[in-house]
Amino acid sequence: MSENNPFHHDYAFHFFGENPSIYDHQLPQANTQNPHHHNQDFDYPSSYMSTLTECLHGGSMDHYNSLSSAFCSSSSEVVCPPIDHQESSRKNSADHQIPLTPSSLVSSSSNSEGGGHEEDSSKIKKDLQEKDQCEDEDGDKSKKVSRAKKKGEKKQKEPRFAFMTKSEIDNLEDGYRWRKYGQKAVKNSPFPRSYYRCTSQKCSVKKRVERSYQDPSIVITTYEGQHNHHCPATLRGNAAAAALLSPSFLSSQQQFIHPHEQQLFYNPNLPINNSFYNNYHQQQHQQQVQLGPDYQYGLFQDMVASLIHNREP
DNA sequence: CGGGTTTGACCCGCGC
DNA sequence: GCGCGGGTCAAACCCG
Repeated sequence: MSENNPFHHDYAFHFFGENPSIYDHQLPQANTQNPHHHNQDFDYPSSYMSTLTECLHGGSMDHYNSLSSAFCSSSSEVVCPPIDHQESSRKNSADHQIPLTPSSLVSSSSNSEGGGHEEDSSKIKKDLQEKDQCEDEDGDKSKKVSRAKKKGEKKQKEPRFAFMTKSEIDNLEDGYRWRKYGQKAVKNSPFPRSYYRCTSQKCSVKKRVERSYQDPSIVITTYEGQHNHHCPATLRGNAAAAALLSPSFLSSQQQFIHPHEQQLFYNPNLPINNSFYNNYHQQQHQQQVQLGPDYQYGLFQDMVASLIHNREP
């Protein structure tokens, strides 16, 4: 089985297993947005969410890079998994042939250096569209939008990274405020994909949320872009370090991931291949049996430690 | 009334 | 060029 397992390398991780030691801070309040959220008092993995929030927060690519290096410290290059026939969509067809270097693991574009000056392509398009609508009013109204595009102007992709979460909740709270702007049916899946944009002005971060059709308990969340503002639900500071050094500090913040949710990290550049993830789950189970319950925790510790180590002062 | 969601239509890129 | 599928828009609707 292991020889068939495309997850031979660690480019996906369980952030959280069942080890309770990482949930050692109590939080009084759970998700307030989602009515389906569990009602009980849970411990929350604040350290994870701080790290995630830190990585989501813009200002520099360091967070992405550090996360990337944290996840890839053991292998400099990763072999891509075979593509499921059903999933042989054209999407990302170019991406999944790229060797997965640490930088490619979390970033699908090298041209968005996180300078913050780069405008979202959709915004550009919208601006152009508005211009067009002003300039030539003749347009037939059947065509709602006439998205002009400059010649040779390539659509620039924001850096992306994604998480798989074992959760009943679709839209996992991450501390930012999101506005849903679309929903689409996903091919070969009974579950739709939802599109969200950060509600903060000037922030072009988007996220997609969908559920795995083969394992409906898994939610796949893909973030695109970097926030250019602070997380409205967290205090600022060196949260990643504080997460390890001062759990009590972080316990005062709202943190949002259900402790029983298992987090995977996967490369959003790859097509979602469910047999591939199923194999990974099986492998994880085997490893847990062999290595014991601390195994997943160890991965998480390594990740956070690496994050702190790689962090710019 | 403001902000968020829903949903059908449209745009766009890509493979054939 | 055509068709498919993903991504986005925006009017209508909902809700506090």
